Amino acid sequence: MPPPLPGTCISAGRALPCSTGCGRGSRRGRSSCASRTPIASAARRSRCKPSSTGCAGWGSPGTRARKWADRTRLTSRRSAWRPTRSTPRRSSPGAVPTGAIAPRSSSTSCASRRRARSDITTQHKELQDEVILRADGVPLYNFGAVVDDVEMGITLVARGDDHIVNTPRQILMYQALGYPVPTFAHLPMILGADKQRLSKRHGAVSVLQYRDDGYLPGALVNYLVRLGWSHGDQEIFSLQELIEKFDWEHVGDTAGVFNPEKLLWLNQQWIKATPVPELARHVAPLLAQRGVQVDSERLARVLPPIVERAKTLVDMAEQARTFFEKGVRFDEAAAKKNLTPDTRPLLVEARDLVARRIGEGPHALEQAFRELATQRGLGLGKLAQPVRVAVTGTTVSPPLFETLVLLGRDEALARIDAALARTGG
RNA sequence: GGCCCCAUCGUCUAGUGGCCUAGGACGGAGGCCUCUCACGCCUCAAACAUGGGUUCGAAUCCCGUUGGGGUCACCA
Repeated sequence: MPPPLPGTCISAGRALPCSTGCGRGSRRGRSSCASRTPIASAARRSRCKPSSTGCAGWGSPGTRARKWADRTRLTSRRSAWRPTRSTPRRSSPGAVPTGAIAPRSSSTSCASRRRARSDITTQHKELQDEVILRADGVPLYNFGAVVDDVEMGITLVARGDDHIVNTPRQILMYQALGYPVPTFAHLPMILGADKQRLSKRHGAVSVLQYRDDGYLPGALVNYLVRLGWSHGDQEIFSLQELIEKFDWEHVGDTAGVFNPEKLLWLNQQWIKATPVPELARHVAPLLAQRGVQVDSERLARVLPPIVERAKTLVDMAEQARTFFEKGVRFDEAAAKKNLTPDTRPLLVEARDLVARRIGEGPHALEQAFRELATQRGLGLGKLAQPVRVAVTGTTVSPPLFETLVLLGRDEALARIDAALARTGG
């Protein structure tokens, strides 16, 4: 075994200088003294990162943990270790025995999730001495986390399954420091499509990416919560419902694979259930990003027919922009098929109809188109499709007559004229 | 490898001993609706890893096996 690096550590067993073996090989024995921490309520673990904002007044976790180490005399003695050229000059404490904080012969239990009642017991002989400060005085994660949480008065620590092994170490630190041990709960992890765990170090995407991709915040939360928790057959939850209904009793045991398709579907459901003015607030910035400035009132009128055929806010922005722009870019294939000498007479008649009847609203316009189609012995589709291409440039759009009305008389006629110019007649 | 966690349709899951010839949702296939595309509606395919126990009865409880995952840092 390589000689342990100098640093400050606490012994998981009896008091032993960690520079001489980190407590390995000392007595072991049977058991008891398991502390149990039943899971009580729902809350997500939150932690301020040193670099993050919003921690004003707390100081950095690093600084605080270091102070604590001093205050609790965890760094009080010097060992035989001496700095070498390769170690930073500031590093001074060296290895220090800290006194036994838990007999090696016992075990520590923490509650996992699982019906809120299964405990995981760790034999202390499985634990290594815990280094809490690096040789240069920088506190390490498990110690920093405990100090941080004590200072913030955290009572429930809920995190991924991958933290299970950290839990007994942290419980021991709370006990050594004389602070009440919070409730610990562990949630199943989230796996990527490759079934590998999703983490900030593998495969994860910034949540902001989902915003940019047009997902409603509530939809993302809804999806993520359902991944690992369930409430009967219900799939769609408002944030309020989530708060009211979430319970540890129904948190699952198995890691879940992140399924983008289902997120997409859920986002669509959320879009359909979100009031138009609110959707407009989300879509406006996306349109602005595309160089389209809109007024919210008009946007709110344009959105309803789009809601039904959008899975994301980005879809909505893309579909909405045509209502704010002059003219249209024709999809060549669509134009080639629908704007032909054959359809020209139809388009001319349709133009006339639009010019005369558009002020009567979509229903009257549709009625007029149906009558015209019947007179020509055609189905409505034969007449509507060329007009759709003329007015939107594509074969896919919201209902034609609503589209025409939303466009307004001038713009609709201008687009039909532009299309007519392409029919080669 | 040690320790720990986990195991129902492709995926998310319901299921807490009889209500299960296993239910819902996403995705897939087919159909209806229809001015296009969607939405919506209907139908279909699709799962209890495996071997033992316990029990009148097991997807559910116990043990083993197999498989997957986590963790074994002066990273977080």
